[in-house]
Amino acid sequence: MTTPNNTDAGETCPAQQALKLLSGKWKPQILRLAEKAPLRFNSLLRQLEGTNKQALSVALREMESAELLQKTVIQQKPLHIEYHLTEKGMAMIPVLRQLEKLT
Amino acid sequence: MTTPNNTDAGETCPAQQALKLLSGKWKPQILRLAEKAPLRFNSLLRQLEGTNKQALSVALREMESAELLQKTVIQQKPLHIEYHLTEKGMAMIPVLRQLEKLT
DNA sequence: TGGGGTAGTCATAAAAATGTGACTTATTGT
DNA sequence: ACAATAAGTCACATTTTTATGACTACCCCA
Repeated sequence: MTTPNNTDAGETCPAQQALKLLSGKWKPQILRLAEKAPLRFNSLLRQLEGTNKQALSVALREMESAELLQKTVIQQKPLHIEYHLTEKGMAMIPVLRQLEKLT
Repeated sequence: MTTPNNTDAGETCPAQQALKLLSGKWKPQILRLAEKAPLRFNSLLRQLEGTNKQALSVALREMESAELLQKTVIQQKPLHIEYHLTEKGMAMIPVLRQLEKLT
């Protein structure tokens, strides 16, 4: 008996892409914070201790282009930027919750 | 108006740990294959194209110590090793499925 | 006019994840 | 006895991620 060489082989797992959207040191945390309120750059920088501009910048940019977050310039009083969850971003939340259960 | 400095700050997100269990190039695929049948090392090596012994060895070891897989020596005819899903591993499957939906 | 806030970029460095290829140990089929 | 299969390990190279610190540009307030 040699090892059976299954034929249904190596297509990449479809969950893998979605998993990438959540990969990285800060993304899950950012998502959870975004659930509660729109995010602002410097605020995040203070909230997530141990992070830095670069890390955040990268995470936010990636999450934006993954359509988890929407970036908006707020044309008001103290002109600033807000990131808020998209539909897709919100859809991620229950998945995170499920994951929490099986820690 | 300065950025509000929310106080509920930087505890790490609880989903993050579970996310780590699935992180890595091969783990999701391994999990899906494990769902169908018990796994064998050399078989995986052939099924997952693009992989290598090292990668697989690391992935399997980590998944074993994360208690997603159980390693067993099969004391039979052609003496070999099988990895099969644990309860916890099985619990991961529905999460993967959910993730797939929002790709 | 100067200091502080907001939102970044850039070059670089350090650390972690992945890949390559040679080598090992034990078992089995011929 | 010999070659092949199974399941790895080990040293090393390459790639990807993450961190550091300096710097930019704009607005706002006194």
